[in-house]
Amino acid sequence: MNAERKEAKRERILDAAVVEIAGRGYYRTTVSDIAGRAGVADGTIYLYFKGKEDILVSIFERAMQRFADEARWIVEEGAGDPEQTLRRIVALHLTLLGEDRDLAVIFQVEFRHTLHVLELFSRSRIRDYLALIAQVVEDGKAAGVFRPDVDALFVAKVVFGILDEMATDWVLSRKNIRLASRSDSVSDLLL
Amino acid sequence: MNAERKEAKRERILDAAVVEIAGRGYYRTTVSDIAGRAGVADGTIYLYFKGKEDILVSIFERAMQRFADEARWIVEEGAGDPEQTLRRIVALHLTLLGEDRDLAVIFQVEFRHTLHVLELFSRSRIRDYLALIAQVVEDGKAAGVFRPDVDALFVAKVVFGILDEMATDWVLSRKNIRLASRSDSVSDLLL
DNA sequence: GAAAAAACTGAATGACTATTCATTAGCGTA
DNA sequence: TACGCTAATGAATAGTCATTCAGTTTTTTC
Repeated sequence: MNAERKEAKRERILDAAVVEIAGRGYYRTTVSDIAGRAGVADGTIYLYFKGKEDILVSIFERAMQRFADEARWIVEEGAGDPEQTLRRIVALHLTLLGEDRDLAVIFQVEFRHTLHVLELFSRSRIRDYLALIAQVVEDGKAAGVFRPDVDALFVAKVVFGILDEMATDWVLSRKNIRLASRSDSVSDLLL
Repeated sequence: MNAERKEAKRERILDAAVVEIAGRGYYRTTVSDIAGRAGVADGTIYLYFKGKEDILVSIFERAMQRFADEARWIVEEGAGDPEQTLRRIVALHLTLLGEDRDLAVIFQVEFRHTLHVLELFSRSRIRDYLALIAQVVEDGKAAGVFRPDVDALFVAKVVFGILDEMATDWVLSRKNIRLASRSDSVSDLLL
């Protein structure tokens, strides 16, 4: 089986896992549930992942990869206009989560929980993200867009906290508002 | 056994559960773990709680009760000075969580997860809390402390999001900063 | 197209743990 | 002190589920 097909099956298993775990939570989801939805036998899972926990880690990794790539691109591209950059990061954050409710559920609810297990690992990824936002704030201070007396990392945490609460609120409410529609309100409030 | 002693034992079990669950997470904590720490036999747990899940619900209920009582008192007492009231709610939120790290862990991490199970139930408690904050913001708008064009509930969510992220950050960092020390920074930023 | 290798299968295994319940201990009362 | 009642115990139960692996199917190689 060539690498391409193998990768495709791995993706299928991850996609199935996202749906199942979002629906029932990590601990209530069995490996059989995931295998069933992915259309493979239970044992096959173990040809692609070390174990159940590795599936969760892989979901995080895959999503974070996409997330980080886009964010970094925005920051690089937007050099010179910190306000616009921050607006675009806010929009990105809410759009990416708003596009896939299942993934959003896992991010807002499941990972929180399993941080117990993943702790250092996943928090460090989030720290990178926070540092990225802080960087933009620093640039903004230099450019005179933000007050010079604020602590950039503190502001980054505030920004992240707001985005995170918006996302959690969206995930837990039944409403069908588009999450990204909150984007401008958040940005306006911040700036 | 009189009602008083009975209540005391129930409390002891809850206290033990808070420590254990904060340490290993809900699903990794066995009923035996909790019983062991509380100094009772496994079976005794079931004389005080319907089952494992009921313990978690009870932790939430007990904490939320204390929380809500104090917050409502602040709001009632602080009528006429919305800014001060908001500052005190911010301080209360961070102080109560900052005083008991184990409880904070459960609130910031475990409940998120188990919201899957408790969903409507616990979210409604949080909605009450949000409504309380929104109320203060409304008063503030009337009193001219806040801009009249903001949506009070939206602001309440923002406030909650910031507090929540501060708490999560505190819980997950090893640092021994006192959580409540962030209180003024948050208030200043908000006001 | 046959042999070898790689993927896949799913029933069996083994470990774990929430809950139950027959038994014991404790305590107030007469 | 003996009786009855409540509380507590912890070993046994019953069920769940991650993981393994002997056997089967599919793919690749020559």
